Amino acid sequence: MPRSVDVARMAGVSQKTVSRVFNDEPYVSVEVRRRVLEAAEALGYRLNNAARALASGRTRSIGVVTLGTALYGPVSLLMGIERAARNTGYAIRVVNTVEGDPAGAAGAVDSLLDQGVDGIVISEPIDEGPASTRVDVPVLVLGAPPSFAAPRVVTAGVSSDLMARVATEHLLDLGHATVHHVAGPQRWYAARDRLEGWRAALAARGLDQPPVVEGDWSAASGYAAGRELAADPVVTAVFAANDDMAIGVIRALLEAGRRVPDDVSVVGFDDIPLSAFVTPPLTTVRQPFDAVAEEGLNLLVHAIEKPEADPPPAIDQPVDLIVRSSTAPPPPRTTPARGRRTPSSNRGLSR
Amino acid sequence: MPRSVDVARMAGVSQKTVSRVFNDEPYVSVEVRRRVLEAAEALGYRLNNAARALASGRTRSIGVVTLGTALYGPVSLLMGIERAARNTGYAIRVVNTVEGDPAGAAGAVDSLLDQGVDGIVISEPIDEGPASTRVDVPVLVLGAPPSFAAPRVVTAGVSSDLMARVATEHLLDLGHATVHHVAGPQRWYAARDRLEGWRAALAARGLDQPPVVEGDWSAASGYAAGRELAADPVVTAVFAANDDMAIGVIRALLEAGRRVPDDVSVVGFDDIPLSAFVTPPLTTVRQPFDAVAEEGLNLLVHAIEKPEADPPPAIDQPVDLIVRSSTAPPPPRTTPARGRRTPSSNRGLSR
DNA sequence: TTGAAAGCGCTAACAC
DNA sequence: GTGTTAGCGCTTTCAA
Repeated sequence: MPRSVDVARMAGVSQKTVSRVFNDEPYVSVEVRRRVLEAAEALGYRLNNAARALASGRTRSIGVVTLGTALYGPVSLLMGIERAARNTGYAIRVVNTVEGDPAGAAGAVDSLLDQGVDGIVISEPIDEGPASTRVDVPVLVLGAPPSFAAPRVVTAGVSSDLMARVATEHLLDLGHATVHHVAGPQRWYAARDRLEGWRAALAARGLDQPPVVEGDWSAASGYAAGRELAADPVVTAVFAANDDMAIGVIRALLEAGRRVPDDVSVVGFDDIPLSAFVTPPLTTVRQPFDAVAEEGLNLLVHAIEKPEADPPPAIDQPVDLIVRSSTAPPPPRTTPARGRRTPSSNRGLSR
Repeated sequence: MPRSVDVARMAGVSQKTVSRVFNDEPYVSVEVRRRVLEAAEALGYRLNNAARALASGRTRSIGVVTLGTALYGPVSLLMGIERAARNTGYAIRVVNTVEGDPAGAAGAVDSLLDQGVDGIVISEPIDEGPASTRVDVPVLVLGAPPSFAAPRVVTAGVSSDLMARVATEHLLDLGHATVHHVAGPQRWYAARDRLEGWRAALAARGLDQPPVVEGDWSAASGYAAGRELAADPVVTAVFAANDDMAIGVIRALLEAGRRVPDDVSVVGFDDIPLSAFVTPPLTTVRQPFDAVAEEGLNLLVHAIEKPEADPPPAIDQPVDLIVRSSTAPPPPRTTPARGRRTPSSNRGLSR
């Protein structure tokens, strides 16, 4: 493998000048730059990153801790982060955490730190209690409160709770007496936020909070929840914490002979590409994953490169309720269940 | 940041001994090892990877070129690779290629080479003509013919064509006169293989090959294809190259008043987690993504670490047709279209 | 079993 | 604009 001295020799310049050219530093004449580039090309030279990292103390790479799943949300964020990182010249190193892994996210962060990264992204974190490892690089937490022991922690993400509230209100506005919720696993902040938003929407209208069914984001868990819900004639509207579970719920409802949306309305969350094509097409809330990933990554890069400066202002990401055909007014016969509005402050499943 | 000399000083040994301990090298007494580990712990020492890479010439990392999409197949492979890599002690660096990107996969490979990786995985490659960059590390190509200019190329992947054939035969066995195919983008090897398998199944029974509709893997493209197909009363069986497109096809069929599976049967490919919960539950072919990723990665690591040795034998991954409710015998009235078996060798859309 | 010396290929700081 | 001199923190080689 050719080294920069080889290029320097061939171009008739010093090694440092080669370094200058490859780092886009100023003070290199056009002519010299051309000669260097030519020599490098001829030799098939590439900058050695390990040496560069060792000398500069920076790796120009960002570690991402993600879930080892193919779930649409986390995956979309990961892809968005990769794209944004590429635009800023950072490389991406990925480590998965498996749920239930003894080491957990801390183990993943640790292995990233071992590899050497300039910053860390924790995507869709779950609550694991206090973080154990000391982290000495900036951290971006996507979709969770900034509770991390690091020199610099930034967050990005939409307010899931607000979006959940919009979804619930859509159902309420349609005339449903109440809305049932199929929640995500409550160790996830995202799941908690959605539950909170749902609860808030209900509370704002003085409505009682029906029991919550908790799933694990999978369609299978939604299906299981749907079977429970289908058995209860009071249920006319369901808000599921993601589209997969919503689809599972619908399937269970259909199998139980409850029509969607005629008998029961269902709203999902995420707007996965499939949601427009399932039967019935799903009313859902669109998450701006790409925008969130990009904003977050820019924040992180800012924290890495300008540690002293103030972070850029947060951008308000758009909240979109996509109304399709899985929601409708409640069936007329459901009246017995109506009007039950006990102004209570039931706080069972609280964060 | 503490360095290995600091640990050495504190433990009262030489720096080299610290290095020995952290590399699990032999010839370190138990007592010394303990002292070193203790000192390291106390100091919060971590091995500096850049220095290690520079000195050893190996990065212990593997680069993965993947699509920037949330498509289930590619994502599952990526996750599987990450897991397998972690088990072998390699770190993962990810670079996306966006379809239509001018640089293409070559650009991605290039940036990986710049970063410095010991091996490269190309997941679900598309045909871009001859590869431009010279690659000097082993390459694993997942799901494509090994046509790459690298010192060592290994491949893994199931025979999509065989699986496509099984899917098509399932439909034929049900009594359908022929099977239509909604293909994936033909630049993808995976898409070509499936088309080939479908064609082979048809040819084996002396059947004519109906026109192919090409999609882009998305449910939306499946929907578009489905509208075309729905307009043709001859169509009673459709094999889509992935589940997303199959779901789009079903939606279009349903909207056109064609029942599934009563009027038209549809088979998908991949067995995405949702496919069991859409309506009707999808008959599909299960791809063993995890097994493929793991086998491939082991092959790659072998090629990295034992360049001279023979590669381990290929493992036959299981092919599973998952029969659910989107397939059934053809409706009785379709008879006019039956019995059309012109033994021809139509080779329109051939590779 | 352990240690000493010599780089790995680059960037940083400064001189010219 | 360009070159010189030191390291960055490890692994390698060889010696003890």
